[in-house]
Amino acid sequence: MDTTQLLKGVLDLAVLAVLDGEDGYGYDVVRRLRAAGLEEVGDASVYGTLRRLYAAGHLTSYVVPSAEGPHRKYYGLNVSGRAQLEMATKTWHGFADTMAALLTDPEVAA
Amino acid sequence: MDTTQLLKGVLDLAVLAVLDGEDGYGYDVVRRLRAAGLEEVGDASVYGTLRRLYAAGHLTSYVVPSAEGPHRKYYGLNVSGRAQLEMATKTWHGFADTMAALLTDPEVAA
DNA sequence: GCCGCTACTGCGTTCTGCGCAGTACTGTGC
DNA sequence: GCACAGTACTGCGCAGAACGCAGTAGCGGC
Repeated sequence: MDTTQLLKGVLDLAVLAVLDGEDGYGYDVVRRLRAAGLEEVGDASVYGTLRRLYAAGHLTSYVVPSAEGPHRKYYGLNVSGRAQLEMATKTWHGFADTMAALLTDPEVAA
Repeated sequence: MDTTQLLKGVLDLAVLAVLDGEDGYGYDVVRRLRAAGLEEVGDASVYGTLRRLYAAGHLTSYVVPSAEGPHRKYYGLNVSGRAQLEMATKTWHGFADTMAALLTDPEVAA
């Protein structure tokens, strides 16, 4: 089954959640997301999301050289990012609850 | 808050859920979805989804004249539609569970 | 006759995830 | 010393889906 469309709008939240508590670089975030169950997420999507969140002012960024390959561009949540994470989490829960209600009891809408 | 992106891929499921048990026409499906909590859903999105699901062979369709306005194009689930509903429901639950785990315990991915 | 509600269609826009190609650095095996 | 695999990021164009808006059309009330 294709979860591509389900990810829309949620990848932001997933990336913010993964970066909460511990900074990470793109390649690493991809691995963390896949390990968490989002196995079909494309790397380009994650890099794009990181850049978008950074452009929106939710992330800080700093480059760290690596001994095992090219430099790594680390990202971390700032105040705005943490606020965004909290807000998006609430929105998600509200949305998920609505969907759960709709699926278990469609008569609410009849 | 903008739930537009969250709806992606889920509107199919929501529409199928609403039509499960009782047939409905577009304008009515919009009202039912809004009543269920998806208040920001656009009418064009619902009509588009109905057409898409119909084109995919998941819905039956029949026109009923109305005394209070133009004719109504009713849609109902067929066998394929019910199968689709079941499958999409499972996919959704799996996805929602993954997200819930990620949000409550990001360390699963650390 | 016009307005407002019901009901559906079609078109163009926007957002965002994806695939793929390209760049570049490191370590391994031949 | 060179091809190759793994790591790490960028850029480009595409596709799917929700949306806004305009248009069409039937109905009833003032």
